[in-house]
Amino acid sequence: MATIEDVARLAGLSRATVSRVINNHPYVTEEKRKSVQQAMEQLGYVPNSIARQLRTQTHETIGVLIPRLSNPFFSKLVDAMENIAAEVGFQLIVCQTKSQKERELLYLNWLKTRQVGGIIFASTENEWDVIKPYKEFGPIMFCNEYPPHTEAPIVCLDQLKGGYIGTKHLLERGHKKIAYCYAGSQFTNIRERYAGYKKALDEYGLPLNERWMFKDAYDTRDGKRIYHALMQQADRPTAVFTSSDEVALGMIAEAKRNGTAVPDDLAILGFDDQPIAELMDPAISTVYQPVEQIGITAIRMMIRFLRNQSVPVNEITELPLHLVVRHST
Amino acid sequence: MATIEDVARLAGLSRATVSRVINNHPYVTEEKRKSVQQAMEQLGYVPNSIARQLRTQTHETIGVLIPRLSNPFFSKLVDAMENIAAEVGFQLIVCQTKSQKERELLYLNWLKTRQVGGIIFASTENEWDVIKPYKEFGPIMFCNEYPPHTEAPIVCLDQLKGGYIGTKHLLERGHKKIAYCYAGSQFTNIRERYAGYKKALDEYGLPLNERWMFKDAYDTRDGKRIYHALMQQADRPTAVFTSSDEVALGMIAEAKRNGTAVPDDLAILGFDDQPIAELMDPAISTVYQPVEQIGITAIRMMIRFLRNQSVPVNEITELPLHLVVRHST
DNA sequence: AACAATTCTGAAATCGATTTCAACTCAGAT
DNA sequence: ATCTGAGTTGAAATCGATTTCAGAATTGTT
Repeated sequence: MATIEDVARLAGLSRATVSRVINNHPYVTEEKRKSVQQAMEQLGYVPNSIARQLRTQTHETIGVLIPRLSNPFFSKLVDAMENIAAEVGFQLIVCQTKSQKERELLYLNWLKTRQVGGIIFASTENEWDVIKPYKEFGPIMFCNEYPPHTEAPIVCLDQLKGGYIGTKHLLERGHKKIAYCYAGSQFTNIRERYAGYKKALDEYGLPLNERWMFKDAYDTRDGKRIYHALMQQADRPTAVFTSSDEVALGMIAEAKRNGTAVPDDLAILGFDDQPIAELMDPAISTVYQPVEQIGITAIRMMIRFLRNQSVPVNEITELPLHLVVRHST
Repeated sequence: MATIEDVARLAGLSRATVSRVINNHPYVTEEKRKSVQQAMEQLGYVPNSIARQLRTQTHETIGVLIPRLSNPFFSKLVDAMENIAAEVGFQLIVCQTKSQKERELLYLNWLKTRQVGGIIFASTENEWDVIKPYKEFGPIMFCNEYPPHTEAPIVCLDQLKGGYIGTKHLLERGHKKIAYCYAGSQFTNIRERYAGYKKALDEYGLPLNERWMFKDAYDTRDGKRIYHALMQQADRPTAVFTSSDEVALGMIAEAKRNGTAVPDDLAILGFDDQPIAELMDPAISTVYQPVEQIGITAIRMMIRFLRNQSVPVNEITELPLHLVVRHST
């Protein structure tokens, strides 16, 4: 593997001059520039990015913290981020936290060891106070979820509105008993979505029923589980506001299998608007989330921080959601 | 950010001794070891992995080349790989090639720049001759797909068997006109699957009909497209061997929407056995692929190469597939 | 022709670790 | 008392780049 030293020797020049050519510095005569380029070509030389990173104290790797990659919401998010990162030569490192606090901290520590230059939390279980001390080791930002009192850049979705329009839609269809599913995460803007749900109920003068709240709703299996938990109740809801299209999917499949008509016996509202939502029978009504958009916005911001070695400002960027009405409600 | 120098100074010792403590070398008195550990603790010192990588010429980052992360097959694969990598402190870098040759080469170049220590191809468009020259810059291996004449470790699935058992199942159900979908990739073991399909037809003395071959079958949209292409034909197939559960999904959704009964009018076989396959109505018959298994096997092998700085041996590890019969066939 | 300003170049320092090598200490053997 | 060898330590070299600084070459100005 050729080094800058080899190139310098072959071109009969110093390492400094070769470095200047590589980095397009001025003050190199055309003649020597050519000669260096030829030597690089001849040796198949490519600068060693490790050495460069050490010397310049810069970074081109970004850690993205997500619960699991096989969750379509997050794989879509990372997909969008990677496209942008690749355009400018940055690398994305997958960090699956499994929604565990300790694993989040493990990956956060990679900032200290310089294994990543910056970190984007796409989900989080830790409180801000725990994360905050790591700020001095590199840019940290949040995309999608964030703990309360966060002092870091945030790119997120208007979950309050999401909860509100989803619930309102069900109310307008005449439902008065609306169950609500949520993922287990204690913080995050999911609480905002819940606030939107409450707000809509309030407007219709309806009370909140604790027995219709279902937690740990992540995937299709949870959907099935919740379907049964729900049907067992004496005072059954007539509609469910699920936490994701996967949950809605599992629920619908199980409902059909058990002879529960959707939406007549039970209306089911998804969340995300994944391709599959449109393909189900009945097609799933859902709340569209611009996943790619938040991913792109967040990664662009992070790249700007790393490029300029600038300190992140604590601004919050909120993108809108909208309702997609199909046939499951 | 504290460096080894700071620790040495605080402990009143040399950098060498501190390094010995960090790396658990023998020949350090217990007294000094304690004193170094205390200094590290006090300064919150963590070794800089960039500096370490430069000096030791080792790597702990692995690039995984996939077409797209939002394809569930690949997100599941990377998911499994990341779990293992994280256990031993290795980092996984997502490289989405979009099935483009140039992008594969772009990422392959990261071996030269030392942005990754090794590369796992989970899909590939380039011929082996094009990839081969990069072998000298770090371990390269294949997981799932591989070009012909590959001289590198391969972990894959018995696609020949997959094609065979899938087709045979349809034949046994009495189908004589079986369409076949495949992804566009020109090489890869997908050709093996096709060979299995042909083998089964051969055994039943049935000819191959070129008009029933559909390429570029990747996702649900392709499934819809192919459904229509297929129904337009005068001499229509009665069964389809799709290239993935997503394709089968799109096809089934479109069939139902157009009044085609599945499986009575058209039997549809998936591939992968994703969670969704079981949830569809009708539930999708499919060929189960042990995705996690090949991911785990491949990443373990790669970590071994990087740890021992050993040259990969060109062995091929083939894992079995099996049929899952549900209601779409 | 003398001087200043600009352009160009390389030696050496630097980033933060690991590793080599020489030297030094201290038992135990002769 | 001397020698040997194992244990222990630090100075200096090293990995492969970038950057500083000083000096040389060239150009422009009076």
